[in-house]
Amino acid sequence: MGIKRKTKSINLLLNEFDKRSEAISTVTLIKLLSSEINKTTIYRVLDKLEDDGVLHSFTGVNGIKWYAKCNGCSYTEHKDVHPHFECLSCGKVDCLDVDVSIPKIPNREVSVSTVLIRGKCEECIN
Amino acid sequence: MGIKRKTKSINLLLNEFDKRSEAISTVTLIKLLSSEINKTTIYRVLDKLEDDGVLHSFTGVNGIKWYAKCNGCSYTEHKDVHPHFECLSCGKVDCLDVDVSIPKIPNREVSVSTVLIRGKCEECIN
DNA sequence: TTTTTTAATGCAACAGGGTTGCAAATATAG
DNA sequence: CTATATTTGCAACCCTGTTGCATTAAAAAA
Repeated sequence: MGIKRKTKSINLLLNEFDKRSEAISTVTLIKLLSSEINKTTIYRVLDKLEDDGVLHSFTGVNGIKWYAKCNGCSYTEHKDVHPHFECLSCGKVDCLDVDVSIPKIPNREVSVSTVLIRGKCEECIN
Repeated sequence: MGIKRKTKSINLLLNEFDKRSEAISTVTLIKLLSSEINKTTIYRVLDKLEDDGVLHSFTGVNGIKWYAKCNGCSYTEHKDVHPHFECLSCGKVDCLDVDVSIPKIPNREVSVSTVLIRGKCEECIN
């Protein structure tokens, strides 16, 4: 288990994820919370929340890390796997509730697959 | 068109991609060629080769950029889209010649999708 | 409640990928 | 061969993310 004590930093971070349904980038979280939490702490707490199956992370095209809430994951099992959608107009990133089937690849053993879809989101499509 | 003159740097870089079929990361290219080309130049040439449809790029999980040769792309059209496979044992990354179909997503306009599969490659599976 | 233990935090300094501005070098058109 | 514009190298920089260590603060024990 990653997190052992409920602290102010953890509550502040979790609170941000409760406020919205989208994913949040580390950069955004640091901007939002820098007056209350040190950036090192932010990185460390996110790491532990991911370990615990509370959040999951993925890397955007520019190499920046994004976090979003997990559904039904735990410290032992991360089963909430899905594609992510990044809006090229407004920059919003969120989780998609669809299945992308990865074909069997001869002579290789697949353990994880990441699907990042980019385009225009609901609000920016018009 | 990105590249307008055939220079030593461009030839050295293209030569690396001709030597192997796998993708090469910027970090590796800089290591390989730093005695002959400045890293700034490496980044700039890769950028232009991508513009011209000679190479395509994608971002690994750790945020590092990888490049691989394109098949049948041009300055105007990048049509060579496929998943990439990153071996968790040896670190090798290559292009997969399979189709991953991205489902239609309601109310969104998809323009690009990136699929990164991780696991064990042919050589590391045993 | 107070003390003890140990996890969590802040800070400063650092690491590494990638970019910028500008002067010098060099490919190619004429 | 010269003129012009593209490329290059360099140094300094930006940005995301990490590390070591002393300090703070949860929660367990007394």
